[in-house]
Amino acid sequence: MVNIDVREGDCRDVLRTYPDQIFDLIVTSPPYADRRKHTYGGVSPDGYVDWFLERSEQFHRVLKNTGSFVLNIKEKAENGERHTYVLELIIALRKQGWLWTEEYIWHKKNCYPGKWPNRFRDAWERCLHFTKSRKFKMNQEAVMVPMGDWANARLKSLGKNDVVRFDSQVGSGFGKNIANWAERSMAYPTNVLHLATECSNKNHSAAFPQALPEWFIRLLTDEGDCVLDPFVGSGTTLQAAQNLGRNALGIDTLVEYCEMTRAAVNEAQYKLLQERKPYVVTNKKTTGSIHRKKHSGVSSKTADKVGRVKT
Amino acid sequence: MVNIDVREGDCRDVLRTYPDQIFDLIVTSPPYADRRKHTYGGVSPDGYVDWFLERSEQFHRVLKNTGSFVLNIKEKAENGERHTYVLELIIALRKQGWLWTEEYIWHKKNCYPGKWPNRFRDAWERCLHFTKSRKFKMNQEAVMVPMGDWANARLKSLGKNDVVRFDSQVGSGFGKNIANWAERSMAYPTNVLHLATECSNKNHSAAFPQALPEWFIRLLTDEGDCVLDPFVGSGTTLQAAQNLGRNALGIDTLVEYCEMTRAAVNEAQYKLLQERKPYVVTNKKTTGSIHRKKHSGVSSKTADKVGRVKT
DNA sequence: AGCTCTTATGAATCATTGA
DNA sequence: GTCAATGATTCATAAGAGC
Repeated sequence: MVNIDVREGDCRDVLRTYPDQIFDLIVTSPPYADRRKHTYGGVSPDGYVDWFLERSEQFHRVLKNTGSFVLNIKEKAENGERHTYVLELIIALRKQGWLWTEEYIWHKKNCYPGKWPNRFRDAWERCLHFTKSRKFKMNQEAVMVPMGDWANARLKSLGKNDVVRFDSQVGSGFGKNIANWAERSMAYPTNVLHLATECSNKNHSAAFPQALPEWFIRLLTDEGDCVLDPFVGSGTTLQAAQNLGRNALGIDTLVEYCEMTRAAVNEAQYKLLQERKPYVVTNKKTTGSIHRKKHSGVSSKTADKVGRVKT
Repeated sequence: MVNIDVREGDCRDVLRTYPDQIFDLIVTSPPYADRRKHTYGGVSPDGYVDWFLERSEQFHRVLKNTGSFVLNIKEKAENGERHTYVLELIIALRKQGWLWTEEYIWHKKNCYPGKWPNRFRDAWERCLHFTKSRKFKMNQEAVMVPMGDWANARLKSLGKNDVVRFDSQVGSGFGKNIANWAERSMAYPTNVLHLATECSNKNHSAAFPQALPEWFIRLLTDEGDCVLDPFVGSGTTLQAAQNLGRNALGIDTLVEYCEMTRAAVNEAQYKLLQERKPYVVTNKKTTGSIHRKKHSGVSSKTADKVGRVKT
């Protein structure tokens, strides 16, 4: 039984009520500085680092020593220049005790349009990977790409345009490479993720595609583990956790977002019941519902803390 | 006639002999910290920022106010963690007077193979774009790429029948229409560049594909402009500049690299002569050597400095 | 079921206007 | 002067409609 909980409030305060080292993964996309002013308070770029450190201190405490903290963020451009608060944040987080293990790039295939005299469209965001120790949980096999489909997946993930562009920019034959890929069966990915933003008909701004938290959850947790999103927003992370059979806690200051997240989580549960299927997601798995997965001894302890909505 | 010059020495010292504001673009891939220890001096990550600032101070001086400085760099991973010296360098360069205009991502489509327990293969590098002012030279049209639904857009705008009719007629207006379509079928790129690394048989450690400097040279200079690569290495930047009809100066501390670069540049010249073509590249232009550029009195001085290998 | 075509929609930036 | 609100610009994607 997977527990999904959503709590309202500032994650700094809410997390204080939680014990040490109970989460296996924190993956979140915080409100960017001066963005979403109408919904969130709007943290100024100047005070952003200090604002964040107060919260990441709690993140560090509640995260297991083998856990990971994945931070999706991108600095804004203003008055012709990029802000440096994200760079300063990385340096500050290291001083707080985090290890800056890796920086993944989320390549946004469909980025926002626009034209400016001094820059092109911004098509990427940072996914900063922090850990507490050099030995942490990482299931690289969980995100391997089947090779038979890899050529297709890669063509698909890059999009037709990129292939055309690639062909036009460099004369080399693309088909030759495809033949090479077909030989092997499975391949590890790189630290560049090609995902499109979700621009479906949602009534909120969730440009965070579910595939993104999904990827990190698969990579950095096992089934039955506990995932935290301290800025849960519309709940994309929690839905991903639920789909993958992980327990999850989401926190947000806004009531609307909390309710939206609860609704999305419940709807997913409802769908599962209605379909009477054992559990089907994008990467489907015919056997075994999440109920039958081992949770070792952790679940009993965390169930009290994390358990609210149950699936 | 384009002038390509290669000088041996530390760019900090060599550039001191050059006047102010003569280059339109500086694009380079410096020796990474602690890398290539056997070839370069081997700058430690700790001292990297200071080491770099001494040189970038000269870059700032010799760069025109409308010019750009593109820095291709990537921090190494060591002992399970990414170094922060590149982040610190960005912050330090801003303090030195540079504007951090943009960070482009070079997505290396075929990155170095390997497997590690705590990270995947590194498939991207930073291309940091610095400028001296908010108004700088940028030719966005020079790097436009085929649009997403290139074929569809074309057919959609005119209809399939019209295309067939045009094809059969081969009328005089055909080219004009093509031009119209081309305009509509081209889009501005994003700040993510998809380029494959060159696996050619060069015995140079940095696999810097020529398409990378080419892209920035096209974007940030006109023909006949002056390009500088203060860490020229095997000379990829200079070859790109030569191909595009830009004057260029390359500097390197190592004699071998300087000679390698000179050889590559001369070979390109030889090929052109052999083919008996007047000098054909994507964007051609016959006039404008660096000697005839107005340097407001300094030209006579710089001509001696820059002109060496001539094509 | 498969196509094609249409349409809405984004963690965007910059220039301009108005207070 | 500064600062906030509005407009202009622009394109990849997926959902929806139509066949």
